[in-house]
Amino acid sequence: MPEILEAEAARLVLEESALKRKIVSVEATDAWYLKGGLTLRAARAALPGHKFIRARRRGKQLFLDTNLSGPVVGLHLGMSGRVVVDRKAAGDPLLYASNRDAKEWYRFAVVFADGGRLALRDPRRLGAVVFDADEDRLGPDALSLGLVDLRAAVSKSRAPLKAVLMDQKRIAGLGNLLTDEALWRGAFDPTRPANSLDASELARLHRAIRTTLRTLGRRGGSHTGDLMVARLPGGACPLDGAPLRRQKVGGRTTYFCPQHQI
DNA sequence: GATGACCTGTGA
DNA sequence: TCACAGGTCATC
Repeated sequence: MPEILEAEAARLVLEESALKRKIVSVEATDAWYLKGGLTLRAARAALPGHKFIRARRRGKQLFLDTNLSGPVVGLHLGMSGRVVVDRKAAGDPLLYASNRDAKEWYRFAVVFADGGRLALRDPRRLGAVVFDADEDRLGPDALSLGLVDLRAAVSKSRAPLKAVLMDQKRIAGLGNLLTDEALWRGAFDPTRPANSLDASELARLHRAIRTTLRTLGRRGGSHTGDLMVARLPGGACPLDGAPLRRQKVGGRTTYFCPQHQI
């Protein structure tokens, strides 16, 4: 997604405008979008008559709790999804996703008794709606990540540091852009074995992650990092001007500075 | 763990 | 036409 910052923006919109409204119907023209065995029939049997009472998030995964022991509705935005409540879309426009507004991109919607609706718009269809998902498949949330959590996440693997940070069952929420930015700010080579960090490096990485999330959160999203402007073939490090390296790490395109990220 | 698959849109 | 995209999953 939309990484953790966009998911949090979506959660806020849900919290502010999707709670305590009676649900009257469910629209899911795209059966593909329902995952974990969920069917349109089941969703229509389970949701109408209920209200959402809480909007939660763990990493990039959103959860809506319902009253009267209804299901927990899980929403995932995939690579291009956005939450739209009534006419208001959550968060900033996505960089690599179109911000056009085609009818057929609306994959799922919950209609409220007042006539409003909560919808998911997702051109690429990589998002998902799931009921009662196993939330513990995700690691600790990156926005409240403690140093102890970070140590536990990285200390047991010699996989590339970046791959470990992006592994959602170890730490939930860090995606490609945020991870590159945090490693750049903390001056870490993304390909370093995760378990090679000593105590002071772990503390430095922890600070870098926190600073990255706080700063980019204030600026308005995962795409507002300092490294972002140089994220193109031939880009130069905004810190020291060295040519950035572009390389696949953990299966994702990675930009880093071979000069200061060691 | 690395790889390719999933799906669609965009821009070169 | 091709490569690429802020994510995740199955599979080797």
